[in-house]
Amino acid sequence: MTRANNIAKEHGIGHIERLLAKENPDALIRKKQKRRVGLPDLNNAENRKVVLRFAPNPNGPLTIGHSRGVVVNSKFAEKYNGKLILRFDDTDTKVKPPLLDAYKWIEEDYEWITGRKPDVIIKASERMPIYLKYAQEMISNGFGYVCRCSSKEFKKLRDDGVSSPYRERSIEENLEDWDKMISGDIEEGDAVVRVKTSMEIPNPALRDWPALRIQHRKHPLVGEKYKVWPLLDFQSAIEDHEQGVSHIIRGKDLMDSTRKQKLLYEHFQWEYPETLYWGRVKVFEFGGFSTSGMKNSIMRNEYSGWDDIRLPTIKSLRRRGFNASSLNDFWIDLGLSQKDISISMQTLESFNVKKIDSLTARRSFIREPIEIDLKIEGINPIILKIPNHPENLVEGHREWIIDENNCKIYIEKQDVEKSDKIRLKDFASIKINKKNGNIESMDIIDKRPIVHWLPKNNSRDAILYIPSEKDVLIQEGLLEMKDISEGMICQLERVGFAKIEKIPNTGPIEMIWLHG
RNA sequence: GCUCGUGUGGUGUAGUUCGGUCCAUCAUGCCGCCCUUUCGAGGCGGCGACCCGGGUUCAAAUCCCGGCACGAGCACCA
Repeated sequence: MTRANNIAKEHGIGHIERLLAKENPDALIRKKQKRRVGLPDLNNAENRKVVLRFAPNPNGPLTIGHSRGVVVNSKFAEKYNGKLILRFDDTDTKVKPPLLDAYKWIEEDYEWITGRKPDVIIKASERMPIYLKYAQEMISNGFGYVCRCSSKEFKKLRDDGVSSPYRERSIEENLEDWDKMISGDIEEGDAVVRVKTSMEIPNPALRDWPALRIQHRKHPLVGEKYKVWPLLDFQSAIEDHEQGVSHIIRGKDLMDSTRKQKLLYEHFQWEYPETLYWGRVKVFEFGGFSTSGMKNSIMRNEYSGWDDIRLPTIKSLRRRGFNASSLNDFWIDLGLSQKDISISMQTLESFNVKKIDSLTARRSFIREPIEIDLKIEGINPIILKIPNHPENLVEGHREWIIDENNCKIYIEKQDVEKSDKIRLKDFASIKINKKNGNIESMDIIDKRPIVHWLPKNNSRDAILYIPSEKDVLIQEGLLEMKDISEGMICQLERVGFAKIEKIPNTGPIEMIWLHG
């Protein structure tokens, strides 16, 4: 290299290039650093079966935040032709008790996001015998022990780096207490099983960490069968090994979890999976939210349910008409970084617009309608064929008929106030005089504003529900009622995308706002 | 307090492993223009960043040291 630089000084860089071209053409390629697209490569993924897992707590349906885990894990599984396990980490009955319905909801949300079923579904609560077996093994081999300190007492010991008085008891004594825990003879909080690590580890979080605790509460799936339940770090570690998980992708708040679990794996002499982390995600529009917080708000009737259009749940996104593949694109674009990030729904919406613009029919929706009488002498009747999509990407068209009996139309108040000369989109340039409209030309004759409009005989009352931070805004108006159906997503011209949710026999059509 | 992690435009990202066409990628956002019978979509152009300070080097976003900022863990929650 030094030699090359000297040559460059004397003969110029061109000389080097010529030399290299002769001697080592490869050195000239790969100069420009390329932009990586999509997911990065996984470490240590060749020559082995890639097994990943997505492990939510079934205490509510999936949120936007969860969807990152679903997308990233499933895309990696796809990339490496591996498999993805959906695992319900439901071993807590006290702080975040499982919600029976949530198991089903999560499976539905998962399928909606990925478009397929998970390869394996595991419910931790149904795998209890395995966890208890390993716990017993741990105690029998002397690398786990029953500690009867209170959590407060242990916290003090841990912070001071002092061993628990129960740490050096005999295996027999430990097994005796273990049996009492199992049989329910020890009350909640009076004993815990710890993994023996070391009290001298610099990181206090890793010192003799708790693996199982006592819970005498009823579990919605397995009832009161078990008195001792594993904590996440233990349960997850055991299950990952049982399932042959090769790669774990988790939040960086779980970095200490990895370290704890590695110490456990050393005891068992297992090989720990490759681990990747991502940072915290905040969604601008939603700020801080938690599943349990949402649950409480719903119970207080602040929201209509988990699919309330103001909530950051997958159910809500589905209801509003988001496309699952834009959610996938969105997360893949964000990729994996350990940075804590703030994202905006705007970005997701932009992905979604690109995805659905070519799929959605155009319809007219007039807010604050003003009725105008069109003067149509001489050109009567008029049959307008307006395509469903300006580039005909959605087949078909709507037919609007205007004749002497049907010459009343609606225009938005705002547009009428803006100018008396306006262009009715797809139709004619008119001049408005009070409540009358005179057609000046069928052609575009000037730069007058182009507005959307609607013949009276094609219109029907409609309500557009728009989610706003805390409220649902209500926009009343008149909707074009040609070829619409419940569940249909359309672009309301000059307004934005919306989903038609309900077409009742009487009363206004109900629509939900998607995005602009 | 102890431990761990992260700093690239308003936001998110690529590049950092292995220093060199990087006066830094792409997207989103914002601004302007064009096109279009939508304020949508599309096209074009513009705005805007390597946390700070040293060091090594011909050369630093990239390596080293020291700051600073932000975040997380230290639960018998997940």
